[in-house]
Amino acid sequence: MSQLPFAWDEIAEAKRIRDETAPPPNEEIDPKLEALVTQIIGQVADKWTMLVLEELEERGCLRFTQIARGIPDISQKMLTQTLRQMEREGLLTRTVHPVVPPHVDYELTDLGHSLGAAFCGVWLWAEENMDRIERARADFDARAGVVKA
Amino acid sequence: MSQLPFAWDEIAEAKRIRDETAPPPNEEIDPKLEALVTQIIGQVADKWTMLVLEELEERGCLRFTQIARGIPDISQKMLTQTLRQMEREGLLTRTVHPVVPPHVDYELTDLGHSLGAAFCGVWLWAEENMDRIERARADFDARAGVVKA
DNA sequence: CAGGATCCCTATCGATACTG
DNA sequence: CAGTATCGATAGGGATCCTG
Repeated sequence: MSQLPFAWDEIAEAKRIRDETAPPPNEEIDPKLEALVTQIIGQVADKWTMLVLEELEERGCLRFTQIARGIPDISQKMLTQTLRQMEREGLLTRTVHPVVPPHVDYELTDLGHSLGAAFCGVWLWAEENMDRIERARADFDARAGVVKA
Repeated sequence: MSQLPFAWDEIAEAKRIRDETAPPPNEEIDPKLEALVTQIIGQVADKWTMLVLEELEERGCLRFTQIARGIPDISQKMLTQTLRQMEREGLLTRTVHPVVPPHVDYELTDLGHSLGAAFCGVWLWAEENMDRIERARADFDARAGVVKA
């Protein structure tokens, strides 16, 4: 067991040379654009963003506490932060009414609504395939469990 | 400046009572289902998952290092982890060829491809609205900057 | 080649307290 | 009501080294 069955280093070296001489794989996508898209999706697909989006999509124009009550597990910190970010990206408008009991309400912009529509596909996919995924997970875990046991 | 202009506590109290007596907002969505969907989307919308999905969607059946080379910024740790998770959820298959230089390749399942299709909508949305978002961000930051300055 | 194990750091998030 | 500020825990993720 103390002998190496194969010269791994030589493989690595050969691979390295091949990689250097090989032409780069066709990069059809502008990396900068891809980075932006990735970043946008990353933010947009955020757990809280999705829930806020859903809430405003279903119930229209809401105040801070109304949204908070619709998403029980969110802390005010995360809600504030999420709303700011969504406002920054133009997904919703924040309107402050200068009255003595402060009154602020939030409403989706066209952009926000369009995002909701785009996300609908993923949402439906998740709903439709939920049990398939659960089964896949159970299978995987069962196999892993057998190996460990 | 030392006097409170309004009795905030009374407002809070009135609101609290109103909330308790008000009927609960119509909860059309099964919260358990929503939690699952949220979780699935949360995992699926992960940065690396998306990139791996895209890579396999475009280039078909790939080996570990081929994927790694297609996603330059990923660490092997994250790649391994992402692949395991995707395998666990049934998005891809992992095939080990028992040869001396280890050879493992990954390929999307039907489920994986269907997810790619579902995500297409969001991807297109992000592409189409990228500049709108960038402008919105710039505007927001400009306004914020003015306030601070 | 494909990946496991380890260390370590930072970004994130929740809870709490305070304010206009 | 609608936030801001601060602190502490913790998990995500990178860098590095090691192995079959």
